[in-house]
Amino acid sequence: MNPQHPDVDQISLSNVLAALGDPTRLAIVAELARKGDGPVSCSHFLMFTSKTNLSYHLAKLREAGVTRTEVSGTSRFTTLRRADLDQRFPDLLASVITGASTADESEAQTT
Amino acid sequence: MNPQHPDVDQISLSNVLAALGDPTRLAIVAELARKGDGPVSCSHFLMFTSKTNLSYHLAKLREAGVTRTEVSGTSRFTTLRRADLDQRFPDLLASVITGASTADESEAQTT
DNA sequence: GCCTTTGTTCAAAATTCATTGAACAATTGG
DNA sequence: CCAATTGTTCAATGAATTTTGAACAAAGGC
Repeated sequence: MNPQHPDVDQISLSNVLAALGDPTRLAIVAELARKGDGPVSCSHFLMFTSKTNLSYHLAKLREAGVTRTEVSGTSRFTTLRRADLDQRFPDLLASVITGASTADESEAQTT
Repeated sequence: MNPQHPDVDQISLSNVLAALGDPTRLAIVAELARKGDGPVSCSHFLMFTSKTNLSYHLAKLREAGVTRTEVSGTSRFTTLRRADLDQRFPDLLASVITGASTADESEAQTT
């Protein structure tokens, strides 16, 4: 009934980094952190993209092990898997969130 | 004569994360760290992929601001831009390197 | 002057990713 | 029960990414 999540020890670093390496998903994670790690319902993130695309990005984060999704009625609440990520990759999430909140993400692209 | 590198304040978090979010590039960065942040010549990384593909991945790391490349004769030496990255995103690189070295990157993939 | 070493560039192919709209599913309020 | 709310799935498309091989370029050694 609830979506599937990888187990803590199946979370891979490159998957996590790839998940966070997308601007939309990084914004979602930063927003989650700003909201005290959640839970936050999907619709809240409509500020970033369309409903359909959001579903896609939230799935990516979930499958990478960055977030957890719990169904409640017609809504779904997303939380950051901070403890799990901290256990596996200490300091990573904190530094990413700090970086995302501090540096304004409107710099010139190298690509 | 030397390749181009982004300036410190043009380094963007999502670009860095995307650069590190590839297994080959993550391995290169971990190897650089293992070697004391470089300088390491390109050919050393042939342990990870082909010459041509290596050129591509090293360019990605360079363009994201993760590494610096300096030409010397017929060789090119790569170093980690640790100070620059630390200034911009404190603790990020360290946690990534620790994660890459600690957790063995042979876990099951969710995708 | 060559030939080797080291690495890049280019074009093509294969793969993966992101985005969209239409249709669907589940739950809940009236 | 009906309609609205919330979000997913599917198929299609366009866009980036990754990978490859062939050809090239720039030293340096002999």
